[in-house]
Amino acid sequence: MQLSDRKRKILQAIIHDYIETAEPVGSRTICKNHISDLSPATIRNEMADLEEMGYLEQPHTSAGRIPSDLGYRVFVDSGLERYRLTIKEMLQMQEAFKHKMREANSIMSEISSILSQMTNYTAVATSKRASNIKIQSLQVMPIDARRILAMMITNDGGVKNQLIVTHKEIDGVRASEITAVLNSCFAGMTVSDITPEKLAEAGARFRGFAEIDDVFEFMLKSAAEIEKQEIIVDGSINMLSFPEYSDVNKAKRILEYINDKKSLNMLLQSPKRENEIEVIIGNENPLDEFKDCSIIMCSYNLGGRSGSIGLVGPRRMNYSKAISMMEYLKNELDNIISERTDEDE
Amino acid sequence: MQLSDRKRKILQAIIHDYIETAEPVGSRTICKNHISDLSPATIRNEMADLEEMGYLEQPHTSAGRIPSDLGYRVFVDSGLERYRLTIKEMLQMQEAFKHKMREANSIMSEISSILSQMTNYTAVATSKRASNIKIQSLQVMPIDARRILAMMITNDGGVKNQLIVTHKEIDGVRASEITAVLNSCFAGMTVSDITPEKLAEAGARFRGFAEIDDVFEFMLKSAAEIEKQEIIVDGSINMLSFPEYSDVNKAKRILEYINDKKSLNMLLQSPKRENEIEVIIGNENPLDEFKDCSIIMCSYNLGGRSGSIGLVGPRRMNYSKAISMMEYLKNELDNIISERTDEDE
DNA sequence: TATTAGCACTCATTTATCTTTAGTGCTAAC
DNA sequence: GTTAGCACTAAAGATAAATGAGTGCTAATA
Repeated sequence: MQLSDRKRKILQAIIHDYIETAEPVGSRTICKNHISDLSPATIRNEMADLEEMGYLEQPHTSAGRIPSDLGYRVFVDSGLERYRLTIKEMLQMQEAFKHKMREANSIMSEISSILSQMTNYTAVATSKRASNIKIQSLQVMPIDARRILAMMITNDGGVKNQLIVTHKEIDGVRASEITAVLNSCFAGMTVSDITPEKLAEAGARFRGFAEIDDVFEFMLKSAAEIEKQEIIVDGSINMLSFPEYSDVNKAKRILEYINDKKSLNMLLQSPKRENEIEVIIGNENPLDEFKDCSIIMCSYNLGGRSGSIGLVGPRRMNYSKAISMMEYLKNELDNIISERTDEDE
Repeated sequence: MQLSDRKRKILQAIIHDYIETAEPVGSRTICKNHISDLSPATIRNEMADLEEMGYLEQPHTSAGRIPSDLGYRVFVDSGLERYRLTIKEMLQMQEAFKHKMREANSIMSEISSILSQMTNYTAVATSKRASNIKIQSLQVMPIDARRILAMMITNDGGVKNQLIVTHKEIDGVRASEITAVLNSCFAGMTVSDITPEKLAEAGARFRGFAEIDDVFEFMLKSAAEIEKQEIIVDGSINMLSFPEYSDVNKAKRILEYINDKKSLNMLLQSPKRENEIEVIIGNENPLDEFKDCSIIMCSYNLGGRSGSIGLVGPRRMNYSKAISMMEYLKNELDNIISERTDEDE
């Protein structure tokens, strides 16, 4: 059976109401609120068809209908009318980009915060640095009589640092010497090339500098941190405002998964089309734990960092609004990127 | 009326059971589980006394008793028997201190994570740097043709950094020049002395360096960040496992407050005795929102940072365990501090 | 005099039953 | 093809009765 125009309209009406109320929608409600030129009986007939076609579900006889995953799917795919952002909303979003020079990671966490605040859903983001990051320079610098600061600067402009306590004083001259040797050994190396073996090899060149092991430990730790995926979660408490999670145990479970790096990673890792907004509905989800949720997600690539950002909400998400917001932010992001590239040329 | 030994025993029994079950405790239960040489009737009489004295409350006639704030208070103050940590627990805690060189802030967040995992309560911590932090040195360093890295190093070994896009290439020599001027202007200054006025004043000395304003902006931002109080929250979802918060709305409210920097700040700011463990029970709390909670807290002072760390749980918290854990961590922390100081001497 | 058995009483919780309500599907008329 | 009408269904709500965990008090007991 084909989806007639009328059927589509009814489906839309049901989805619209269900998104707002979280209650099954009955034929009379649709007649009153959306399609007053048809009688409830007619609408009922159409609804029965829609159910048979798999777009609707009925929690029990004598309840109204709720959309199925498939129902949401056609709703989303067949051009849902766009939510138009208010001026205020746009301004608010631009706020996140005010300090454009900021580190990519802090831009992403600001975006997440704004997205979650404005949609009332949960924003999640992964962020990983490019894999071929190199060591731009290493530095050792005296802070006071017994402490030196070790720094590792990467060619994406990242800085890692650590205080090291020394046994005897190391003055500026000595520190410069050590710095020079460090750079001659390691500058230009890929971060992933920093291994205990390589470090041990170079160790001999630092005779007389007792704390070199601490420096090496710092380098290893930093290298590991740089390669690690970071994860941002914002607004997870918003989940508690949906009647879907009025049961505390269910709420606890979903919050645990949302705050769990591993599952979040899996959730966000499937961008089929690079750089396009993707909508994942209910059971389309790779993780069972999120089968009651929908996700609007998109991959990004910004200042040496890449990853995905997503909005997680109940299945009856306000797709129109969530997608529009995501789209707007994505455009803003793209602007930054092209600006940055322009300046580079 | 005096608290006889028997009354104290009964009070303890009630608190013990109530901490476990969260249900009002009746006379028969106490007789069976704790004091089998007295009849329920006798225990009932004592309970009536204890209620009159303000140590117990009765949710309604025909319910057992629950401890009042005052009840918990005498329980906590009159030497509750200490929970003895298992070897495993001790090892787990020491894990947090493995990398002793770490930055104070990351030690605190590791401690928070371990505390919340082991107690199943919520760990919160504030962390503020000493107020008289000075600029040790400033640096500007070329990263590639169009980007320089600005760094600000403070005398507590902290590093702030930011990438700045430039219009024309700035080579190493030029960068060193700028660095030298920056240091002659600002090295040794207190962070709080960095004001727009001071910066504007110095601006003239950087003619020919178009991006000085970006550097100044970075300095202002960094100075502000350094002076800002940081807040760590870990395990707030644990709150959802207590029957006290089986109502989602109540749960949401407390989670919102727990994740709100302002209220957390107030919550943790009242250490009457520096460096001692303090127990705040229910309504003793400065904030109404937390009147159903108890807090075990303690101030700390580590590597140029100071603040408080606390454990938040329901009023019927396992005080014995929570206090012991906190005490253990506090000792470990003190060890680090003294080690560090030793090395300095 | 302190303890305890016994008992009437209270009130939240559970269970059972009935009622209401919001919805359906089907049939027959328009 | 549309709709009015009606019997039917199942959840949700209301009411009432039964249950049970606990109390306080009194009078008997050690």
